[in-house]
Amino acid sequence: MTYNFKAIETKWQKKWEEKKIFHVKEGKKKKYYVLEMFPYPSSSGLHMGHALNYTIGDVYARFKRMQGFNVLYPMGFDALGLPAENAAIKAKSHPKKFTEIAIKNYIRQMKELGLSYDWDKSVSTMEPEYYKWNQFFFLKFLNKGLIYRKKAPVNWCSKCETVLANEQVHNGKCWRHEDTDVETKNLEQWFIRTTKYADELLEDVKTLQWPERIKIMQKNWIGKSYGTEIQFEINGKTWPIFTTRPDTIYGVTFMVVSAKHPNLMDLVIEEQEKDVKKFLKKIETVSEKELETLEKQGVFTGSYAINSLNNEKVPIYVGNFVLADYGSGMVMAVPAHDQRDFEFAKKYHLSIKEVIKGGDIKERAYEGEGELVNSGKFDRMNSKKAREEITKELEKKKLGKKQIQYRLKDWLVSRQRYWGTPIPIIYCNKCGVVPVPEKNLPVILPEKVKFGKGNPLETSRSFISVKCPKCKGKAKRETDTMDTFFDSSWYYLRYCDNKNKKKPFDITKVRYWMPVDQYIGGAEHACMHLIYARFFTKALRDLGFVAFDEPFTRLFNQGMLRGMDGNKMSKSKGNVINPDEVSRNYGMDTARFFLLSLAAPDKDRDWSKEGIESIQKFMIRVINYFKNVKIGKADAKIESKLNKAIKQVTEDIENFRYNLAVIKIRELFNFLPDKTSKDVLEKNLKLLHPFCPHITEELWSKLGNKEFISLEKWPVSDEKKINEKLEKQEQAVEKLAEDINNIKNLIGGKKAKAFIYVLPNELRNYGENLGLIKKKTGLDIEIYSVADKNKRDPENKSKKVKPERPGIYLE
RNA sequence: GCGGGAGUGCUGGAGUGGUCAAACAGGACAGACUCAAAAUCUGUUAGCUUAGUGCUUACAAAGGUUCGAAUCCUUUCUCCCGCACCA
Repeated sequence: MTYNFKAIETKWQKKWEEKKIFHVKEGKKKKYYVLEMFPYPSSSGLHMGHALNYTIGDVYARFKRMQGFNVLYPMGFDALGLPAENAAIKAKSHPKKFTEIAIKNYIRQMKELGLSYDWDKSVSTMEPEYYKWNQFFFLKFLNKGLIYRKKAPVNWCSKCETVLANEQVHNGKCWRHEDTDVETKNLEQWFIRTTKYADELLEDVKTLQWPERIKIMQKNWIGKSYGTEIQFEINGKTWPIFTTRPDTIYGVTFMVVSAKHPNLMDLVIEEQEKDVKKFLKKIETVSEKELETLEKQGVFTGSYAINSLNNEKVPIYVGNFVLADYGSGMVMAVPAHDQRDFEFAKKYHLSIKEVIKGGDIKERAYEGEGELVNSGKFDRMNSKKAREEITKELEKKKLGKKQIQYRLKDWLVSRQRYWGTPIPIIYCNKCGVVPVPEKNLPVILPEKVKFGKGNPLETSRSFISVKCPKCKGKAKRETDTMDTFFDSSWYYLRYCDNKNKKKPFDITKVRYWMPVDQYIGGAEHACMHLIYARFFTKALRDLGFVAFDEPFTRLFNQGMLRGMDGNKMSKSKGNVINPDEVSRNYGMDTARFFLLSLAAPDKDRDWSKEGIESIQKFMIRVINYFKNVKIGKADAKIESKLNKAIKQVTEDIENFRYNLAVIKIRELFNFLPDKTSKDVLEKNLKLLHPFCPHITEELWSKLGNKEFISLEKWPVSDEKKINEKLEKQEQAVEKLAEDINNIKNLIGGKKAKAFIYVLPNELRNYGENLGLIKKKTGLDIEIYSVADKNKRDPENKSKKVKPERPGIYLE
């Protein structure tokens, strides 16, 4: 017999909504903030992978709620962004309309998943009430010097038709277009000074309870290195370079400047101009693939640099392997002690000068430590010490200083696209760059624009032409919009006070709810959203908006759900599992329980038909059991098992070992007797509830309860009731059944009856479990005490009897 | 290249020093029920072996530590992920 799961689910979803049972307010109770990364609402709706992600959070939220915490568990939408704009253009629709429909669909689907969100706290970034505060923060940052405008070589994706942040370039490709090389353009753009917090971002990583790999990814991304800045004299001017190995300065035999250095041409003398330009053209056409194995190449610029310590004159080359935006875009080359420089020197027959003893530099550079040679007064000094001493010497001569370099770059936030928050800036011919006054916020994104080539905002005249707030003269609005990562950098704060019209959020509300205790989301955000949000928190702290250092105390990365074929779900592969269908066929509780039983929440897993069907059978068994169970007294055995399970399940959920919790819950159900106490039944339901919220509500009410199980207290294990002796006795019985089966199989042939001989003191335990042994062996069982004179024992098996090892005779 | 993680039986996947031939689930096979099937229940699922609780081989491979290792250490191999010429 099957059940109409869908009907049960709809019934309880309605009741939850009507009674607003997941609605929370600030209070005296201890809070707990569970948060999943809010989705970008795509028109294709949710697939089962999302369901997995949100279910992981929902189980946790429900668990914490039952444990008595005041749980904030909100959901919202990262509604602005390029994909919506592109999709809308393709569908000849408007991004706003497009996104609104998608959001509606998302909400419907999320409700059907049984997620216990407080929908009153929802946030959508496309609402002017939200993005107004983006603009507000933009101005605050600008005021504080955290935002600035500069012309710089920036990443440009020709498909997106916009610039990209450094974090959005992966392997030289656009993060959204794996087939599109990112070009470098020199443009004037808005930047956020994330580097100001580089050190704090790096230091505080240590304090976070995050997956180790994410922490390492962030550390690498920030990339702190200690070194020395050294001034070289070139054509009468000084040029700084950064090195981590000042101890090798006497080994400098040439310099290499990045081919993308903005002032490169200052170094190129007339006779070399042709060669250099030819070279630049050549490396421009190099594809990304070739770059991976690319040989180091370069051309002489014609200029020389003077090594400030030994006054040696060394040639300057343009090279394809030097980054323009790290350090100063130029490096001192020490071929004897740097492999890259070594390769370059070999290729162009430049001299190689050993300055550190310890390696053989014929075949490759020696990058280790050792004693200095050929280094003037620093000879015989150890390289580690020489780093200090040479830096001191340079400082004394005002030719250099200690420096820390970060790999992290400032965050480029302007985008030349429509579907984003307008940057609240006005350009006036007379007054220059003028911020929009706070009282004029929000700068509303106009709806009537033409999509096609370039930035659609350029086509809205009413948007562009404004009066200068300062001189009231004719002025022009900024048409760039903000990177949507700006939106997602503080949405978790807005959830705490989402309806505030006067402020982005109330500080006391935020103080109560924040920081997020448990954040859940994908690892792909390690170096994007998770860095930006951390930066934002720190910046807001220094502006007095919040009073903590880190937004997300604990982070959990969920695994991926693959299709039945073991491949990533994708439309083209046709292996996408649709939640609406699953809900109809199996019920959402079944799907939730199934998804979580497959593997630990942080591991990938495959969808399987057999799997979900077997879980459905289990669900039906649970329902049937509750229908038929008789209420009475609970025996010590089930009490023992129950309390052990409570203990384990609680720990398993707490530590995100849902798969193990599921196993223990299933095992416990298998042990439930036909008659037991209401208390045992209720506690069983509570253990199951976070996973299967609808069915447990239904069964809970069938047991005669008027309140919601969703708001009940999580059971606490009574460890006194855990009885190991009973467990042992049970094991002995199982062992006996196993032995009987073993013998049965060995001798073959049909047997109908088993005679069992046990020690007198064990008679009771085995005797009480005769039924079980019968069931497991399929034989009739007769049991005797060895002391029993009337027992039937033709082969005298009772002689073999030992403690916990009864004698067995089959016939 | 660097960094991180992982390799367990037909499959997924527990298990981090003895209680381990290794939970649980799926699959397969067998039995019970049934006219039959499905569902349900029970058993078997490394090999050998005796009317049972025994032995052997096993947790990527090879070594090592230990009275004792899937579990600790070393080396190698394979796979996944991240960064990738950061000076």
